[in-house]
Amino acid sequence: MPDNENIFKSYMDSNPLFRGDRDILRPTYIPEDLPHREKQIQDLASIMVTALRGNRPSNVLIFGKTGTGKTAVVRYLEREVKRLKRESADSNLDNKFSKHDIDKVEYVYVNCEVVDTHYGVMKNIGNKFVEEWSDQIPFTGWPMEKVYESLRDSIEEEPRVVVIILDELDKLVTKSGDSVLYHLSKINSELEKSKVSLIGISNNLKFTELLDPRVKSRLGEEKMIFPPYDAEQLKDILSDRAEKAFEPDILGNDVISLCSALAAQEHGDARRALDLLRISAELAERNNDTCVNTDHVYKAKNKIEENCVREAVNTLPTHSKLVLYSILLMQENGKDKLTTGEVYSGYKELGKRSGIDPLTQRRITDLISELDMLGLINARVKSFGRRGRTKEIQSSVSEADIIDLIEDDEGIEPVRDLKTQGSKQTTLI
DNA sequence: TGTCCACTGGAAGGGAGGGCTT
DNA sequence: AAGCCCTCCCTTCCAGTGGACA
Repeated sequence: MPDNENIFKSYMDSNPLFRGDRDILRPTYIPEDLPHREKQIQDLASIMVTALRGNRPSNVLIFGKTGTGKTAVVRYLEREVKRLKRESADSNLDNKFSKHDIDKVEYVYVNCEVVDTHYGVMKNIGNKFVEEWSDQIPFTGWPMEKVYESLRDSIEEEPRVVVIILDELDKLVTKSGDSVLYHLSKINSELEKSKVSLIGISNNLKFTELLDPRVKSRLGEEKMIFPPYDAEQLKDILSDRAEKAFEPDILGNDVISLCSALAAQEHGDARRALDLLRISAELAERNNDTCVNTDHVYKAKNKIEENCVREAVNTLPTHSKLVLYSILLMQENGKDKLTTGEVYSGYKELGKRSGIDPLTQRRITDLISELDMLGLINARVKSFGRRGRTKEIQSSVSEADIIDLIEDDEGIEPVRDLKTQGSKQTTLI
């Protein structure tokens, strides 16, 4: 490249494979049609239509695994309601609905994986109805009762039907209990002008076991279960989006089938299928290839998996990194399966090397469980009879890559020869 | 059958850090 | 400034556990 040529020039000169908006292949994009979710849309619409008549729809709980279209269906209906509001504002309206009632419907969407505290959820909902910055509920500081009262008063300020969507609801309940749901599910008894309806979305059918029975019955007035997509259905979804996203003849024969088949293996996850297709095309584009083939799909699959692990490790707090480092180093030194005691001894030694004060073993057992949940290690409780009961721990990621990644952390002193000789003895050579 | 080990994991509470109210 | 609230991260305490072993 000549010295004075812009760094982006060669990329700009290559032919783009995407037709324009590549967000069409992102899971957050809501298309005009949602293939294979027609029944779920109809079912939910038949419940929600009550809001358009100025009444309170039943609360709904929606269950289904990741990528089964739960959020897409709910947001699809939200968009349709907004469209109807716009149309009603400037046109003749079907006389079965009053323009006034349609105008009063408000949707509030909260992702409880992002906002996972009682305070945060209440604040987010409450602030949707407050325009003045000075009247907003602050980031923190108020007692919960006051936050709730502020939320209730702002909803009640004018007559409306508010549909609150709580996505990933199980995350909120597992982490912070059901007090938000308790308040929100009884809020209607304290409202005169307005009405509130709840839509809870969850990956986990069992989370309702954690709820107070009163909350459970109020919340679960209607239940819907979204089945996973099969490979054929995923194929339809991908074909639909690919048609809009790519120039003609860009995709190789088996690309969509392969993406669908790989995602179908992962409990029919449409999100994964779309990511695979998008990243395959991005890899092809970066490579200046003129079309996308199955090699790109396999590369995309590896890239997604690798990125997930690297992302997870990078965002770990230092103590968790040390715990993982201890496990990886001892495995590299020939110890296949480890106990909590061995990992803790290794962790303490590494901490000493890096000048980090160690946490207690109790806290480390929690960090080990968290690493297990992230899929970075496998930890299962096992009894060794007289030799006690403990967790048996193994890493589930490639050692060399992750060790390098952890050693990039400035606070952690690189160590190689960490050996263990039992839970009470760990040595640095 | 009872003992014992090496923990597990729940409960309670401390304290720091963010912020608001009076 | 003092008092209060909420969240997060952590410690301390302790009853409970599964299975080998005497």
